[in-house]
Amino acid sequence: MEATELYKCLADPYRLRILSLLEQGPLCVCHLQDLLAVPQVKMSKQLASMKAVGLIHAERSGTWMIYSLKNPVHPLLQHNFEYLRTSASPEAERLRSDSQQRAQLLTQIEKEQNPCPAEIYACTCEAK
Amino acid sequence: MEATELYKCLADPYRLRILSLLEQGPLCVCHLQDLLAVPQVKMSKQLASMKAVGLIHAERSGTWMIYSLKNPVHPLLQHNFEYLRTSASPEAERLRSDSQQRAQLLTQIEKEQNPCPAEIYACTCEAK
DNA sequence: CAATAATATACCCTTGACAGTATATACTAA
DNA sequence: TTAGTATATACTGTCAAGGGTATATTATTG
Repeated sequence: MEATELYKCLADPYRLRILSLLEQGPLCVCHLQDLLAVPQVKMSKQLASMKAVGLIHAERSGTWMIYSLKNPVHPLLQHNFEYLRTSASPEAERLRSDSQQRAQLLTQIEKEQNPCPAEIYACTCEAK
Repeated sequence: MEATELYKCLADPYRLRILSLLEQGPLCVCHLQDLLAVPQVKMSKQLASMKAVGLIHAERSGTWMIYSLKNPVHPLLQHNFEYLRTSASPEAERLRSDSQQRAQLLTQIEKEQNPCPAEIYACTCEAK
């Protein structure tokens, strides 16, 4: 995968946020929708485009599609998130806030015993 | 300057090459044209777009416009070039080859006593 | 001032990205 | 099989990016 393709993905705020979330672990489409507050179509299309360039990977589990960064994670991507995590820019702030919301969501899923991706995430995380 | 704006600049192969060249020192438009083998209009427009987002800086010297990275250089930009320099991708190869051609051009300018940007580069480099 | 060099801009056109609506697909459960 | 949930795709329209041609601008030189 070419660097310019990767940069194209990073060049959109939503894709940047999606990638940042996925770097912390797999997520299903519906949770990504919730976290970023975007309509389903939009999320699905953004994911499809990043899958098309081989940046992310989709795995079906029942009716859910679990997305994750493709292994091995592109070093340039990791490199950039390493920087963004330490950055004080508003965008970096937003990534951190996304990250917190993700954490909340995951604990909430555990509590509710929601059969949705609770186990799925667990299992995928093991695999990782 | 927002990160996504920077990524948009990096997302075009020509802009990536321009930025990579400018990171090594200022260049005038005509030399950038030669190095990347693009028509004048195209170069001028790409430079204008990057100047518009505050990534680069232009300074007139006679009929020449000398472009350079805006100081201080955006850390995210430096961060990315640090990586690209060590990368084995075809794009990174091209950046290295550009860099070599730039070096050749500069020594050639010195030899020819070409009044063009020989002195200008020298002077700009001192200032830096 | 006229001519020329280096660069920028205006204009037009084509293409691609993205949004929105509707519909299709894949799967599950009753 | 029918209904429902989660996700993907088809279709359409809009808009911005980018290329090309021509022309304008800015500065130099004679």
